[in-house]
Amino acid sequence: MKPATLRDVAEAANVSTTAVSRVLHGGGASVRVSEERAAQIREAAARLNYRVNAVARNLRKSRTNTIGVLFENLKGLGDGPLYTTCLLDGVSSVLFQQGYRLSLLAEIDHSDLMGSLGDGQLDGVIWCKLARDADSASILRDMPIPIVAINASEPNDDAEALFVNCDNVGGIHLAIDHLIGLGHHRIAFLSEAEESDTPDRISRRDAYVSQMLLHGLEPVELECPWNLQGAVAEILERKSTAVVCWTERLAGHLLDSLREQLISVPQQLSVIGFDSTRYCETTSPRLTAVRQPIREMAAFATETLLGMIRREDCGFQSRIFPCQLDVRASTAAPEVQ
Amino acid sequence: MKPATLRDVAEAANVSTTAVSRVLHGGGASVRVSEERAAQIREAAARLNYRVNAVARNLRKSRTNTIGVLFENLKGLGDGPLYTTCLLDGVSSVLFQQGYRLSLLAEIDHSDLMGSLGDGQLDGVIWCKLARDADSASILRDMPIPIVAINASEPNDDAEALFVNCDNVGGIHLAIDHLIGLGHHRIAFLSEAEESDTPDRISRRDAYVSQMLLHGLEPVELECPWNLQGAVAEILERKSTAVVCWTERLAGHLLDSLREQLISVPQQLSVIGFDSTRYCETTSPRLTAVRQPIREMAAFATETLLGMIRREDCGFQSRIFPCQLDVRASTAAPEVQ
DNA sequence: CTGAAAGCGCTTACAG
DNA sequence: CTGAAAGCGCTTACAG
Repeated sequence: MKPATLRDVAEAANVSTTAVSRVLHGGGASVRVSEERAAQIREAAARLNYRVNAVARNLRKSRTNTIGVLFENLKGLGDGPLYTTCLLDGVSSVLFQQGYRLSLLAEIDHSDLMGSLGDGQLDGVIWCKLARDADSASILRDMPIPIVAINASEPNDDAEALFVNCDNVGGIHLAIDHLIGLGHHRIAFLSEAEESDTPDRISRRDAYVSQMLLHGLEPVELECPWNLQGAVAEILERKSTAVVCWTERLAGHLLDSLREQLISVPQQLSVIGFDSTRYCETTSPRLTAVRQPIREMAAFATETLLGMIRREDCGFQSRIFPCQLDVRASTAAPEVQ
Repeated sequence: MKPATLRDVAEAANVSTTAVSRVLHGGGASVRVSEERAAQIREAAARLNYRVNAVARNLRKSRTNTIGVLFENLKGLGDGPLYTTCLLDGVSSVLFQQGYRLSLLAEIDHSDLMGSLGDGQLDGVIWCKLARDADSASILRDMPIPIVAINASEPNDDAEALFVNCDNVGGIHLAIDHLIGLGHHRIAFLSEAEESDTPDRISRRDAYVSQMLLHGLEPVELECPWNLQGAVAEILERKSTAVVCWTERLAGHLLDSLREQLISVPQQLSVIGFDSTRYCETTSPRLTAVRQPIREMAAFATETLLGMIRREDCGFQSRIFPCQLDVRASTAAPEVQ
């Protein structure tokens, strides 16, 4: 049985579709309907079990009240790191409260990104971990809807989109200064080879290198494959006493490996991660980590995006959120050698 | 600058919109277009930077290629439990691969659920933790699109929707039998007062009670508020040697509380959770838990839903997935008193 | 091989 | 206070 349309209601109530639309959906301020007729219309709508067809309305209004969220890497959502989850939480809290829908977008081949994002089904896009290559630059330029990027590459001057980032540089400085304050000198930086293009990874690593050099210390960059055994061996061989991992997830894996090899944390090795979600409370030992305010960043990005959609063109600005250091149990002064 | 429409392309190429639609989107098999004209059309489309408007197409076809996912409780997504995240992972893996979109739906007041789900923007719905009250029953009956429920109340005979559940009863039996096998007799069941209506909680608790009685043991049901201090006190007072928690998240909180009060697990108390995601690997000690195959269940539910949408009416059936017990470090034989 | 035309269900100036 | 009509951008029988 096909759902009733506006026309069905109009016929049942013996009025025009104009009147029905006015009464049921409240648009078209130029139209008046008497209370008597309005009652008839409401009665007919209820009797026919009428429900507006939002697709038709969207087409007519060129508005969908739907925001897309695009991750460069959505696979393995349930695999541990709470970053994605926190971000979704922040986005959805703002979105739902304002009556928008949230469409989760797959990692799509970039060639068709324009087709997927610009097909009229989305009023705006939140784009996470956007890599800044030529493709994405042209997409940002040609996209007919507003885009806000979270934790993308550092924006350049003629930014085509708005950027919401955490202060990767400041965060890494906090981590290194903490370790140096504890007495460490041999501090390594660990990241996955698979993630070498991720903007966050690049800026965190660069910040690590420059901060180490600033302190006159030798940077030791380690890139590991999924299997961490080799990385642990190299850490020991290099006689590092502390490791900064580019994410909390990687730090968690590292803790697992260290435990298997009976290397005690933080006595023999201090470990720091990045993000500091609740995940850090559940590792053993609990993980010292740089905290970025993911939920707040996501909520801010979403508010901004909604403002852009409503054309409140009142000077939206890219913004960098400061990080903090949450000191937990995985860092301590190095053992005296 | 407004995006180019099909009509713009047709005018630019001096052909009908029919021809353009046929060439660019491949529908309308009854129509033929010569290769020469097709080339002109493609050229014009590229030149005008034409992109199909999916909203218009959706209206015309009464299909959106979008699936809604509805959680009874989406708040606190990032708050620890990986259940929601795993489920999204399972749903999205199937959906994206088949070219569907995923719309995340807010917890909405039930009065407007029909309006939100049946507004034409969704081809189908995955409904999680659906409580079986009168409202939801009528919604299931009247909804114009197919629905698959995950971990909802046990389906009754005239099921209006398809149900995909884990075997809560069997899972709880595994947990209790494991504890009894270790020598426990005083086994408590812990759940949150706030969640008393959740279908899973009800069936797990019922299974606990009946299994305890079957073994001639006394069931001890504890309902705690967010603060677990009181629960811990009651566990000790009752001299329980083991606790089955209705979720892994609650078990994780319990472990935290126990650690604060210097009660050692599993020596003084054994703890079991339910779900067994990666979260259980990150608690201290690692959490023994009943595992339900969330990803697989979600993937199955999604495949089924897509089949129903495509009207492959070939006997879809509700299905119950068996659980397993993942024994980790939080359970052991009770200390001799 | 090709196009004119109807229609998906709604909203909104516009005219009475 | 009320309605006829155009149009959002597309697809698809149908007729030539």
